[in-house]
Parts: sequence; C-alpha cells; structure tokens
Amino acid sequence: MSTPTPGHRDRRRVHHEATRREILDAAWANARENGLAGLSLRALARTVGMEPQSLYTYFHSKNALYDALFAEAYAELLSRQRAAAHPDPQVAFTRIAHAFVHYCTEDPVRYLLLFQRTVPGFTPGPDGMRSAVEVLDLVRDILARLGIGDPEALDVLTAVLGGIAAQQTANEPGGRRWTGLTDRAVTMFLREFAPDR
Amino acid sequence: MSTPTPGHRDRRRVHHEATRREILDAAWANARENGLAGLSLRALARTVGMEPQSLYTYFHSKNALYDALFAEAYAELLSRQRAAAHPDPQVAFTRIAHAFVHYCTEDPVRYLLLFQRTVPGFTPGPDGMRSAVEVLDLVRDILARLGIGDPEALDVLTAVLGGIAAQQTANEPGGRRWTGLTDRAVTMFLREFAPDR
DNA sequence: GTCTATAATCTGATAGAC
DNA sequence: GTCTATCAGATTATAGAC
Repeated sequence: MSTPTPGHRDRRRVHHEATRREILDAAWANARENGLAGLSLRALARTVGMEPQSLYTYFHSKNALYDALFAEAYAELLSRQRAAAHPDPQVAFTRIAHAFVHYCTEDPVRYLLLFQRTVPGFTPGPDGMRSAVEVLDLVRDILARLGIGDPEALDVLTAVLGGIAAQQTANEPGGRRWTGLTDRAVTMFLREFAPDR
Repeated sequence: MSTPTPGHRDRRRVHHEATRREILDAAWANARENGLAGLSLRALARTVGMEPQSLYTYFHSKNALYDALFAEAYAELLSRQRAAAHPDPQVAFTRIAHAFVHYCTEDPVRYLLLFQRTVPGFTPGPDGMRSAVEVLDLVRDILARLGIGDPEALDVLTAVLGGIAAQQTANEPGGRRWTGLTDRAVTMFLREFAPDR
C-alpha cells in the first residue's frame, strides 16, 4: 500500500530534520561570507548539493529561513544564559554579562540578525520572540536578586552590554578592545544602580 | 575654440555639484525606504529623473556612492559636535552626549552606515575616515578637560552612547525609551571615571 | 523530495551615438 | 552629460514530471 508504516514515517522525519539542519548550518556560513542581507538561496543550495528550488521543501520562503535562524540563535543565547546561573547573584550577574557579550561578538552576523534591524523585509515570528522575552526575563530576575527593581536599570544594562558588543563587532571584529571592558562596565553599572554600597 | 571660458567652467561645475547633491539626497531617501543594502541604482535614477547609466557620470561605482554618503554623514556629525561646544566642560560633555545620541537615532539608516558594518563590500575611504577620527579627537579633548585621561574611558563612553542609540534604533525607532536615559548614563559614566567627587 | 524548466524581475556596469 | 542598447549575470519563486 502507499501508506507508509510508522517506521517509514520516522525515518523520513529524521532525514528531513537532518537536511534542514544541514541547510541552516550552510545558511549561517553563507551569511558570514556574504553578509546577512547578501545571503543567496542559489549559493546556499549549491553548498548543500541541491538545486535552489528544492530548498522550498524545507523553508517556504527566504523570510522563513531568516526566521528559523533568528529563533535558533535566540534559543541558543537563552541556554547560554541559563548555563551562566550561580547561587551568588553578584557572581551570576557578572557571568551573565560576560556570556552575553561573548555570545554577541563571537559571530557578528548573528549579532546583526538578533539585535539590529538590518534585513529589510524581515520581522521575527512568535518562536524567536518567545525566546527573546525569556532572555530578558532572566536578566530582570538577576537584577531583582541584586535588589535592583528600577526598570530603567534593565534598559541601561542592555544598552551598555549591547554597546560593547556593537563597538567590538564593528570596529575590531575578533579583538578584545571593548569586550575587555565588560568587568569595568559591570562595576560602573552596579555603582549607579545597586542599593547601599 | 573648444576651450570653454572660465565662466563656462564655473557654470558647469555648479550644475554638476547641484545634480550630485540631488542624487545624494535621493540616495538617502531610497536607503531609508528599502534598507541600506537594498539601495538600488535603478530606483535611485528613476527618482532623480535619469537613466540608471547616467549616474556613473557622478559616481563611478556603487561603492563610491556609499563612500560619499559616509563622508557627508560623518562631516555633519562633526559639525553638530562642534556646535555643542561650551566653555564649561561639564556642560559641553552633556551637550555632546545628547547631540551624538540624537544624531544617531534621528536616522537609523545613517546610524547603520556609520557605526555598523552592514553593507557587504563597503569600506569607507580616506575622506570619511578623517572626519571619523576628528569626531573621536573632539570627544577625547572634552574628556581631558574633565580630567579624564584614561583611554579606556573613551571606549566605554562610545559603547554606552552607541548602545543607547542602537537599542533605540532597533527596538523602538522614533521613541524615547533609551534616549531618555542619556543623562543617567552620563552621570553613571562620570561617577566611574571622573576624578575626585 | 528532488529534479528540469521557466517565469518575471532585478542587479551593477560598459560602449558608443549624439 | 545624457541617452539607447546591451551585457552578463543575479534574484526569489512556481509548475509539473518522476
């Protein structure tokens, strides 16, 4: 019969996922090479050994591909932030700050996709948005554990850490001139916003 | 004779400059509409009422056009920074900070061109670079007048102010959520870096 | 799921007439 | 300095055979 057994479906699904993974990896590589907006489905297909049209089996549009990249990048950031957890809030805060800056600067293209509106027609979908909100909630929690409830503090913090990442990425990719200032920025921030010191 | 009189040359030069100006203005508008990397010579030519090929009389390549945009944007930033001068260094510093943040956020595309490496093949030429260095020198001078000689201070400052602009531009273009924190960021910065207080 | 074929359109850039 | 004509590609996306 033409109805596949469950075994068939599983193997097919596994293969589908693997190919999808391969395409996403190649997409990151292509974007790093040619710029985020310069990502081309043709070149992408060639590196995975496919005809360009076959990509549409896995992503029904170029924006859907950007969307998948956005979502997986934010999910990865979230898991890095969680891995930076620590019982001492002060230590946790420093670790989170470093994890964030490191994550942003280790891949400039990923940074642009997540934090700069640089792809003309693209707006992230609900999956990516969810992770983005979770990342922010996590940071808010740490601040609360440090006795910092001021909502302005969170905005200043994202500006400072994002600014370090942005400067490093734009002016000296791969270097340490700005990322090396993270500890200093953290003390500066705490001196301004942490209570009683 | 075929040699034009000085009068001819002048009129021709004036007309050339005017057309060039018109093209640059249209280029900014086009970039704001379609994204910086999405700037198209065809569309640009159409809005100035020209055939696309005629643009090459004024800019010998697309990168040369980007270059001109970059240079004029940095020159404008420099003149704004100079306009923010003030005998009291403390006041001058605050004014410079606000001028910078305001300049960055009033045109997101211009911000991306100047401070984010977002156009794949583009590297700014010597004209733009000169203005960029001058802007930085001006800020360094103000810091020196505040008694801040630490070179790390300048890098932290560009990160903080650039970060405010980046967050505002990416997350709430046209709003005041981050730019409204400029004064607070300035005090935070001075508390960390200014001597004896 | 992958292919061929192709639509429909865009891209930056050059040569040469006027 | 502007035009016509054109090159030599690129782009995303769809239809339909196998």
